[in-house]
Amino acid sequence: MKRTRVRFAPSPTGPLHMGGVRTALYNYLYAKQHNGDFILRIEDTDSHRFVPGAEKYIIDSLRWCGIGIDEGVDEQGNMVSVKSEKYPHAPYRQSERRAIYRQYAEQLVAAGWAYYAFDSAESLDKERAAAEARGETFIYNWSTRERLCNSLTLSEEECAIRLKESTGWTVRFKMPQDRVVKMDDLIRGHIEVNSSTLDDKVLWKRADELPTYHLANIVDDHLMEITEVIRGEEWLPSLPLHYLLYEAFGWERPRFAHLSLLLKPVGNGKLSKRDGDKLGFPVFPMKWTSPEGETSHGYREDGYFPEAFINMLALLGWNPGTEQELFSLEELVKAFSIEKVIKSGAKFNPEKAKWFNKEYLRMKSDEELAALWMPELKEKGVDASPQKVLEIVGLIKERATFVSDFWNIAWYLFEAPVEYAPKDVAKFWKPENTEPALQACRECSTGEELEEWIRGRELPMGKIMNCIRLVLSGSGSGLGICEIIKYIGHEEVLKRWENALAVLGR
RNA sequence: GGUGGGUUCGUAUAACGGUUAGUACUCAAGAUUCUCAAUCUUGCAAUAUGGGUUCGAUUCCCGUACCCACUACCA
Repeated sequence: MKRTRVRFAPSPTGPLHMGGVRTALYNYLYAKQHNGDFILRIEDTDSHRFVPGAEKYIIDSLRWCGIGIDEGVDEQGNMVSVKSEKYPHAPYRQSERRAIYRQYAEQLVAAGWAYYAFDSAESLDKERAAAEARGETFIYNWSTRERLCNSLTLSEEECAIRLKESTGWTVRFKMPQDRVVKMDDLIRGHIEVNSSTLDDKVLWKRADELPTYHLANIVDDHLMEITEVIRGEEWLPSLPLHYLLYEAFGWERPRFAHLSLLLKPVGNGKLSKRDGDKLGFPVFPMKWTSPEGETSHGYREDGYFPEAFINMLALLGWNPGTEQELFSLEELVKAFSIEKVIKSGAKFNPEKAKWFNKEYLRMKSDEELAALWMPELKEKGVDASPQKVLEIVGLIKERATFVSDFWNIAWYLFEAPVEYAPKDVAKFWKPENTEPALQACRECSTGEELEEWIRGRELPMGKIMNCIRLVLSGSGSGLGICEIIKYIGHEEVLKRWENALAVLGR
């Protein structure tokens, strides 16, 4: 039995989007479930779209999510460039592997599976325009290659000259005519495509003398002994080409699984950065600042716990068939199964993401949450004992979705209100409430006594309590009076009454 | 246009060819508490469509519609 090895192979063209994180996660879960390796490979064969910082962002994001990388990245979080016992497949950045690919391209030409093409960009543009004028689409394959400029139509001598002297050449795959390619996908089942509809894909680019994705991908997956390729649905149309490439090389191919896309919450189409900005939710795991200085929100900075983010993502397009929704990463590893991944695209629901965070927040210990909240309290200049903060956290955590909600929920336990919500003032600031409320607060030092006092006099509990709440918190809604008094103390209660009376009058 | 993929409540999803089509989020109502939140209960709400196959179809087959991807010397 071969050791399971899967890879996540992003292109460093920008920040990793949450759909990419999901692909990485599914790869990771699959690997761990089969006691295999999860490999990170950077596919940077497009020198024009390279974005500085993107690679580091990808690695940091996976780390934040808890997705451990077995191969490709060292302990310091750098891509490994040098072969060693631990990293026998290094380097893991395709730009550093450029020397490897050329021979494979030539091997295919020699075997008749590929050919050199010399057509200029301009002449191909012309072909496209001409086809369009006829209402057709230009396709470079069996139907046109015999009248175009390539090693199939030119004499050997001429080819030799062009290969040496011309401004450049590409290698194209010679897509067979009328062959039914039979494929299997772990998620989608059996798929067949007739090769006549496919084109002679460029395998070697003249522009930057690098292989295209198709060649580099197949070569690396083979060299790195990848057993399962789990990738986005956008690759499904190139699966026949990839099958044929494995056949051309005579290599055993890995098994494939194509994941559906993440769709935008409203309307049609796939989730994009714009949707996040428009609807106010992050589409990236962490905050990203582009080289131009433009920033985008991240789940991390927006207060999401990585466990919640991962859990939410895992269930977007997969479910265990049970009613369990909350999973730790370890539980996900156990429960995951690639066959149960949903075929159709999943619309992302920001509300559900928040719900997951809320669930994880309440599972956290008070100690952990207090520690997370402390920096904000310090920044606000709050002077509170750690013990008090701890108790308050325990009191309010069930009301919050994020740690950043804490302050809004409990600020009046730390400082007195200076203004009072007009709506609630109109409702509760009436002499028949304020007089007994004030008297009660003067006579009782705890919430429990207060309750007794009101009850003993058969006064309307709701009205009096809300009146007191208005004085203590500035509004008619919030924590229980008993709790508030417990944390601020009797003296502070009386101080807040003084202020209320001064501001609102009697 | 061509090729491929997809289609169950608003969203995510469940349902050996036989269920009253289940669950979660959202929303609404009620209960509860001094308010709010939380909690509990209840409710709203779906098999895209037309044909087959079958005793019986959400499930299998074909057509249609709609959605998505791909159709670059991008990945």
